[in-house]
Amino acid sequence: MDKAVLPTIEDVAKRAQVSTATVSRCLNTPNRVAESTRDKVIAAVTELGYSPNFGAKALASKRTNTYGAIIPTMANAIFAKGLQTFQETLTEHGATLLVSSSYYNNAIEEEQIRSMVARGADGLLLIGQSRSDTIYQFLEQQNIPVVLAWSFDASSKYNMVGFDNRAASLKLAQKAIALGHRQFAFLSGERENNDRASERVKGAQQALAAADIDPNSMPVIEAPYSITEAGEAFEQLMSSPVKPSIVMCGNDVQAVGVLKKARERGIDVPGDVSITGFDNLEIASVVEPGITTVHVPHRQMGRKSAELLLSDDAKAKPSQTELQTYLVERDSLAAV
Amino acid sequence: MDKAVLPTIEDVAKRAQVSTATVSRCLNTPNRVAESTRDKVIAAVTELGYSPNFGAKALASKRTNTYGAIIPTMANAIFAKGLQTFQETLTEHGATLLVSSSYYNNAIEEEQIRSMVARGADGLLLIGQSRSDTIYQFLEQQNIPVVLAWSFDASSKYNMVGFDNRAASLKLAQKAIALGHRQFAFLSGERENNDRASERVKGAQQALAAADIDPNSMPVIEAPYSITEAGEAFEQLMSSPVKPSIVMCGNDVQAVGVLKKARERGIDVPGDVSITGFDNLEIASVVEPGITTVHVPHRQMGRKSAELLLSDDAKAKPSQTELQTYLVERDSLAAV
DNA sequence: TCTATAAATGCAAGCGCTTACATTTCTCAT
DNA sequence: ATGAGAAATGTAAGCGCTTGCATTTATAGA
Repeated sequence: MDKAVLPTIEDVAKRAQVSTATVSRCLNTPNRVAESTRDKVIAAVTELGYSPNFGAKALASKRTNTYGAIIPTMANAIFAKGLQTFQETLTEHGATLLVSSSYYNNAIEEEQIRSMVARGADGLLLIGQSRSDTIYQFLEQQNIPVVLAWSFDASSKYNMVGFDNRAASLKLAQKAIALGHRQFAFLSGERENNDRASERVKGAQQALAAADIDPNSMPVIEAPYSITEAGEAFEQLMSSPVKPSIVMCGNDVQAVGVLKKARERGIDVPGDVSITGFDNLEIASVVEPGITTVHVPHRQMGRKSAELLLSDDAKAKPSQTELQTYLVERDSLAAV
Repeated sequence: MDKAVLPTIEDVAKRAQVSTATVSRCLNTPNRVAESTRDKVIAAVTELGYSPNFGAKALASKRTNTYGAIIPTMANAIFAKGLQTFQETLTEHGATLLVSSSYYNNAIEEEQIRSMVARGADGLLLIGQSRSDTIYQFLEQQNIPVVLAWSFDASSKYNMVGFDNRAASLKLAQKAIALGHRQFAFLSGERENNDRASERVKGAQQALAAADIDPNSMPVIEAPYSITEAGEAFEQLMSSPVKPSIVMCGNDVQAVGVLKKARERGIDVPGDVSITGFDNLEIASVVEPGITTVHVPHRQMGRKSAELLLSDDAKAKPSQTELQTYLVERDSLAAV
């Protein structure tokens, strides 16, 4: 059994006794059509259950009304939530979302970008800003509007909707310093090709420097954003001769992993060691003690990004929107 | 500045000194083309940076190589993870993923289904099986392959890749009964149009009945899958004259919400009340005490669903794949 | 060398829609 | 009533690709 043959615009035209052009206008620019005609056409459309053929429409109009999002992984709640809002906003405007994930891998991301462009995406949502020049060139040459999210750089030549990872991390570190911490350790996500991760480390280093603490006294260790692997990294950190009084983590998932491992090892948090997270995921609020973290406006980023892409401004002059973060103080960070 | 004019198949044909037909074959069915010609064509393709126009291809071939997934929400880790694997599998096979979410709302889902079909999706991933006849008819009439996931029904006339929600819940309840629990309460997700949720409740009821406990002695209260709202529902449950010794929750998020509220209210878990979850999300493993729950093979479901959709079997005779769940015993469930 | 057959390639007709341009039909001030 | 201009509608030329069929070229058995 073959795919049923669907009614075409011509069928509708015949039934409504108008030309296909009128049907098309009726569907796309209704106000350019007389009301009486419009009614006839609408009636024919409903009776026939007509719905325009996507390929034909894309071919003829050179637009797909489809937008792509390439994120590191949907398995991380922060991207999932942002994506959710992004999609909601697209849907509100009648557009559709194409998704794929890059696993924090630039080469894969590049491939996905090309594939989405080939698939006719009218615009792209990308995470962060570190990627090769060639792919940026490609994007420019194809003239595909792009918005970079989750990072912020006022001097970027691209659309950005994000926040200052470094400043947020700096604020968090300052808070810890104010509480008397001097011996820091940083459990970061992998920093290669991940500007968010590296900025967060830099923020902490900057805070230390500003407080006359040698930034190099803070060991930085990298681990994937996973509970188990963060736990292992934590053990490594704690086995060093000079133990940190605080472990700052690249995100909440890592912080929770650290907390869990600490509990297993009988290390009291925050009594023996303080922990901080990043992102303010739900998970940070339900563990005991709650994780002190930075709230990141994921949903806002998703929405704003979509709006930007949908507006025509995206193609015109790029705009940079900085969103605000704030500290969420819970009990995993305490005075030393 | 306009979208740069891209090379077409004709440009490639000219450059390679062959016909467009040959170029097309070279790209789609390379083994039907002599190797020497193939080389020329490939060379031309690379030199020109050619990539076939999506709309034209879709129009001419009546296939988009694009699959749609409509899930309740990406903000719930269980769907996000399944979706992630689903997408991975599609990508491995060169296909692309279209995503949208229905917020557990049938009317919205219907709209999304229609929209995806209109967008030329070659197949659809849908969650659960409760939806209107009209939309099923629509799907059949359009002859779009569909796989229903997260539920299982061996007698379904559609492709299914899922697990037996009822049986899993039943097993969990039996475990509790064996531990001496007699006074149950069930905090369910909203059951309307959600077969997974209702099956889970039924499983528990069935276990009670089998143990000669009146199923009606178990209050069932519904709440959204959110930590806060689950907490509120829990208070309501605990304010009843006859207090439950165990609260079974529709999923882990609710279980965690309950746990959190219990902690706030000084109710000991599992001392004063036991709690169970469902899904085995990470969140269930990091709280204290860990939540006893049911492991659900989300990733497997995502992968199997994609494979099924990509195979030609999906259109032929529908197949039902039942995946296994298992109990994950932690400390939130204890003897009464 | 000559045919019969298979393999490789080319030709050209669509696929279903949009849109520039041409034509017809209204509107309304005169 | 009339004509100019605006509004509504129609005509038809693509958009870039696939694919059935026709044609050419290669292969190999006699």
